[in-house]
Amino acid sequence: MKKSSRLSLALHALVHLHAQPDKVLTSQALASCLMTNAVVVRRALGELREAGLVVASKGPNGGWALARPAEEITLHQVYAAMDERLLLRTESDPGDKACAIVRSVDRVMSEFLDDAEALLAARLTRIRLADIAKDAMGAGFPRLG
Amino acid sequence: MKKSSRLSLALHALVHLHAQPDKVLTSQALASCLMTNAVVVRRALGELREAGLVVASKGPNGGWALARPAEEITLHQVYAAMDERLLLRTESDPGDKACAIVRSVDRVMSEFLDDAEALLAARLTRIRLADIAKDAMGAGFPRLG
DNA sequence: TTTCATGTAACTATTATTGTTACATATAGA
DNA sequence: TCTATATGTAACAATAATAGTTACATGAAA
Repeated sequence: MKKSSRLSLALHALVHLHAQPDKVLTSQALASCLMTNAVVVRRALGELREAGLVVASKGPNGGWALARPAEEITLHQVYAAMDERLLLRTESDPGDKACAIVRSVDRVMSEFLDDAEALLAARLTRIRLADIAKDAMGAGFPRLG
Repeated sequence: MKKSSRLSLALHALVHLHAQPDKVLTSQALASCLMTNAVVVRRALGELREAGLVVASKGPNGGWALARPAEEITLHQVYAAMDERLLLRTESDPGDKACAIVRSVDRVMSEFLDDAEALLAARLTRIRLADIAKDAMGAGFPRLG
C-alpha cells in the first residue's frame, strides 16, 4: 500500500470480512491481503469497531468480523467512522486570518464545502458494502489478494 | 502560510488584484500579503495565466492583473486552472490492483467521485470571484493583509 | 544598457502519512 | 493456572507530498 487511503483500506478489509462470514480474520491475515502491516489494519478497523460496524475478539481464534450484514452497512457509515474528509478542507493558517480577504475566502469556501459535504453524505448513504462486494464477486474473482 | 492550499492561495491573490484594479501587483507585493514567498505566488498565478484568468507583464512596472472583471471569473475556472482536486482520490497502489476486491473498491469509489465531481463543478460555476470580493469588502475591511 | 520584473529549475525544509517495533492486556484451551 | 495467541496502543522511523528558498535566465521599459 502506498497511495491508498484509510477509507479505501477500510472498505477493502470490510469486503474481505464479508466474503468469509463464517470466519474471523486476524489483523495479520488481513494485512497480508491488503499488503500492509497488521498495526495499520488494527488502527483502521479500530475506528470501525468504535462505530459499531465490526467486532473484535482477542486471544486464540480471535480476530475481526462484521457486526451486521453487508446490506446494512452504508459507505457513509464507514466514511463517518473513519473521520476522513472526501472534500479537502482549505483552512488557512491562523496567522493569515488577520487578513479580511483570507477570512472571506475561507468563509465562502466553507459554506460551499459544507453544502457539498451534505450532498456527498446523502449519496454515500445510498451505497452499501454489499454493492461493492457484489461487484467484486461478479468480476470473476481471479485473485482475492 | 502553512496549512493553506494552492486553491485558496490563488483566490486570495485574485481578490487582491480585484481590489486594486488600476494597479499591477508584483509577485513580491502579493507574497507579503499572502505571507509566503514570491516564487510560490508565481507558480500559482502562472497556472492562472495559462488559463487566461490573469495577465503578467515583465520589467519595470510589471506584475499581475486580472485578465477580465471579477464578475466574469467563476470559482470553477480557478479550480480547473489550478488542477487541484477538492475530492480526494483514493487510488490504490498499482501492485495492489492484482486483487479483485481492490479493483472493485476503486471502481465503485471512482464512479461515485466522478459523479460528485460533476456536482461540485456545477456549483463552483455559480460562485464568482466578485462574490468573495463583495464579502471581503462588506466585512468592514479592518486589515487587508 | 541598466534596472526590475517574471519564468523556471534545483534544492532544502516541513508536514502528514504510513510502516515498524515493542510491550501491555485479554481470552481460549490444556 | 499456565501458555499461546490475539487485539490495543504508544513511541519511533521511513516515506511521500507540499511549501519555501536560492540561483539564474529571459524579457521589457526608461
